[in-house]
Amino acid sequence: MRGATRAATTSPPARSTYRHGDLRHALLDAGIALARDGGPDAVVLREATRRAGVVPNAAYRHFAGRQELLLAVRAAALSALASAMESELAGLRRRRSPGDMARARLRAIGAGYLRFAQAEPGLFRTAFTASDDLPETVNPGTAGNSGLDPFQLLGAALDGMVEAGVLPRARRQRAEYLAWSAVHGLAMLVIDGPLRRLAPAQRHAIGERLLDMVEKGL
Amino acid sequence: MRGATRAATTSPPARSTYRHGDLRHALLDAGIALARDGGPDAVVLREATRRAGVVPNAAYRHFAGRQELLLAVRAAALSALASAMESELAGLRRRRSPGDMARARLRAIGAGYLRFAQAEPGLFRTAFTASDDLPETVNPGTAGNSGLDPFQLLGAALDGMVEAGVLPRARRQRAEYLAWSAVHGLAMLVIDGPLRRLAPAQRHAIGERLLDMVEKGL
DNA sequence: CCACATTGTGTACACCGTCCACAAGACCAA
DNA sequence: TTGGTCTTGTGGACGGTGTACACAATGTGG
Repeated sequence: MRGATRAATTSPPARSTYRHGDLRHALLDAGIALARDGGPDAVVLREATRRAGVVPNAAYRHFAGRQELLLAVRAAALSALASAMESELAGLRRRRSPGDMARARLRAIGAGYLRFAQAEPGLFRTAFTASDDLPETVNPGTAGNSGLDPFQLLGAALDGMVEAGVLPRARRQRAEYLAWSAVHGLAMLVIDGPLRRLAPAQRHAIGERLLDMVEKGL
Repeated sequence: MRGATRAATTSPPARSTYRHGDLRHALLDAGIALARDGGPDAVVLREATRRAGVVPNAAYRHFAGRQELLLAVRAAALSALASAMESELAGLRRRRSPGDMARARLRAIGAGYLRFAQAEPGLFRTAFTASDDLPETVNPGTAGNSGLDPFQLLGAALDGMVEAGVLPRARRQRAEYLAWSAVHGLAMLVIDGPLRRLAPAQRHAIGERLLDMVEKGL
């Protein structure tokens, strides 16, 4: 959640010192702000340096190039998504049985995902942008407060369902991919697909229906 | 299916006449070729004109700008996707009952979608690229041979299931969004998500499992 | 045959990512 | 304190992009 909530320091501080002090951080924050409204394509190196009150080339002291800045922004976006999931989990009230609780946790993961996609579409698209040649290793800095990244949070919820006995162990393997597919696909439809202009209430309804499908079909 | 199969005329024909003859078409084909290997970001106006053997500004006689060229490419990609679905449907062998047949049709739609995403990832990503301010109206030229675009093909399959009595009419409404979500999400995971390096066999297996989930959970 | 509409050309601008040489300050040893 | 070296920001440049404007070459209808 580090960068995503930190507002873009809108004023280029017009520093007096030659050194900036924390340029890398400033560039990252600017990049996040750019991604927030405009998605991955909007995170432009020169604009980030402009906002940091620095000449374009200064960025190269802290990032190998635009791609690396984008990667850092991406990590921050994933981290923010993880936090959104965690906060949804935290807001969960207790259920009667452990099985119900485990199921509710899975739904909370999905709901947090959908909520984040709608609240921060720019960051969401940045988090899942398909850079043609991206290192697939999960970079550090993508986790939330719990130390788990979004995928791991989903996995943990599924593990909980197995433990509670509401998901047969035989169906556990790779189940995160099935659940993730459904929720991610709906998120795409909602933020810039045909479901874009659905009323919030209807949007929520179809989200719930999708989670029903996952729960029933997993 | 018009443009997607037409190979990029790799040789800039070095025309002798002042007029090109069919520049709009040539630009579109070049754009499709660019999208095929490189995705939406790779469809670059100047490069398209270069391949057409023409000066950059000539493009503006046929497209309002890069965005409009991209839109045309997108339509061609959607059309190719529709064709992939149709060919999957065509390859279907008859089933015992109308219910089984209707279910098999839905699966074929999904399988065609996944197959296309893997065979033509560049076009696939172009088809579903999130251009920040895209007119959401479904443009013409997105259909396959049947005259239906991908979404309509899916809708038709679901209608068939209702008719055959294997999908309760009460669950029909908006069901395409649920099914589409799941399949689209998996496609994303497969073409540039964590499932990228899965062996083809395993890829197919998880695809089938996802379709199971949809069928069961719808 | 000639005016006119269409379509491709030439030139220009602003913006982008990135490379190179250089300057300004920090920092450490003598 | 002095001086050297490392780090970090600056200045200038190059090739790439999209796009606007004026102009030239060609087709076309009267």
